[in-house]
Amino acid sequence: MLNVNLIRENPEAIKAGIAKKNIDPKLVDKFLRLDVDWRSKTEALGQLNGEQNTLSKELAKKQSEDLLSKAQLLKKRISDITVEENKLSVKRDEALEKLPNIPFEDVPVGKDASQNVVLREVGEKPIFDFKPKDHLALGEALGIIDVKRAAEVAGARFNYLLGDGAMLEFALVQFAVKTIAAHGFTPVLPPMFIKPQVLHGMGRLASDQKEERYYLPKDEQYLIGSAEHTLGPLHMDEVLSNESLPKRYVGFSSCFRREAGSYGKDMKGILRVHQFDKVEMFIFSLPEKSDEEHQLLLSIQEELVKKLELPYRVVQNCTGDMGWVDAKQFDVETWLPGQDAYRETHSCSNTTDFQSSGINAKYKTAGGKKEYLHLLNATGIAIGRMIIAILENNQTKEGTVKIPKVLQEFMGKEEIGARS
RNA sequence: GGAGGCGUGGCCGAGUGGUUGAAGGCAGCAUCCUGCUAAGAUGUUGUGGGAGAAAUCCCAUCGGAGGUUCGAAUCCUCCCGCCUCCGCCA
Repeated sequence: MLNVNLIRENPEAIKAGIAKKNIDPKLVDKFLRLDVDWRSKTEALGQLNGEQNTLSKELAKKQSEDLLSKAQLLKKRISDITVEENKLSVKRDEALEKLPNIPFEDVPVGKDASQNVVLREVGEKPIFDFKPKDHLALGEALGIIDVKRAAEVAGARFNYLLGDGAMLEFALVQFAVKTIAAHGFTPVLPPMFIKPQVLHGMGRLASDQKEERYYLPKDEQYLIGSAEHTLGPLHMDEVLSNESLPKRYVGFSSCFRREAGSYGKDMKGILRVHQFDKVEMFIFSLPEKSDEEHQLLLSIQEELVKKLELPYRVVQNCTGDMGWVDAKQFDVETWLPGQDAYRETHSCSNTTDFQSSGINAKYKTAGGKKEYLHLLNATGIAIGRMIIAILENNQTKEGTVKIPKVLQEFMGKEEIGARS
């Protein structure tokens, strides 16, 4: 959630911030109006409660018909105002939920992804002396990806990984977790179910994100869309000691996404699916260090892709293409020859105090005050997309696929599909 | 899925309707005292919100949400979490 005090103190800055994210700044005024109304009710309630407390204390000393009837009347008034206060409180919360995190000053302003800023391109795009195949053609030919049977079993946008396809996933997970853990990240296997209240606190049910989540009504639980969703709440309602910061975690989980609104988009292969596995980095940081930690996350992402010997580029997302909870975001886009394009394989976000306020994760300042931490999340390896990149970039004329050197020790071979 | 128990401040732990925001202990902080990596005495110490320049005052808060009552940590309902036993299960 956005910091309410900040909105009250400097509404113009908030308006300017959300406008950059293509959100109507009038929503700020709407919130402030409700906030004023709500506060007046809260204050009135406080006063009436005080009167009631006084009356109760007198009644405790001696019973009196007069006082009793007075207290009963007061009780009725309090319950009436409480009803009003509750209604306003709900409306106020709804209004607050319509406000996304505001971007940092240094984030490039833009409408949509077309205005993202390319920071650098790294690595050589492969040049083929034959017509390269896309990952699905390769995967099917090698017998390591099967989307047809998956569709019959589970529906569209699911896949089987078989044989070396499955082995490739295990190799990528081990490589990624090992590499990331070396930077001081604690490996975590988090829950893949989450309570609505907690997911809400992470800001992941706000706006149209709700449509993206799988919900299990019988159990009143959501399936996570990323390990991020349950890594953040690892320190819910906690005040972390400064010596323990930054806390860095590397999680592994399946991710479940409805892909609502993307019907017909990226239908081929396994680029956009309802279920995939991902290694995810997550950091709890002091506010003044979060920019530094953000750069660390980005550098680790680049380290991973470089070690996999894949061509990629780094883009800084413009304000209009940033996530709801993000104050600053980078994407790593890996070159996919099958699409003849760079496609997003990694995302790297500083959410400042937007999520930490929702899950109440704090630290103590030098002055002893408790303040919200900054939370950061970043893709380690999105397995499916990285498999696509490896297949398409490393394919040979013979239809085999060379395994990146760093994965060979985990695969026990150098090539997929080679005749032995 | 069935049966039962429990959930109080940083920790331990009293408290079954009325000056209880909460005894007592530990820990923390401050002062005093004592010459020997320690002990003692006294005071002080939760969180959130609101008013105020401040001292201070008011409200809320005893897992969470409701309910009963003039009044609830204490009674009732639902939920969450932990523990024990049975069943099932990787």
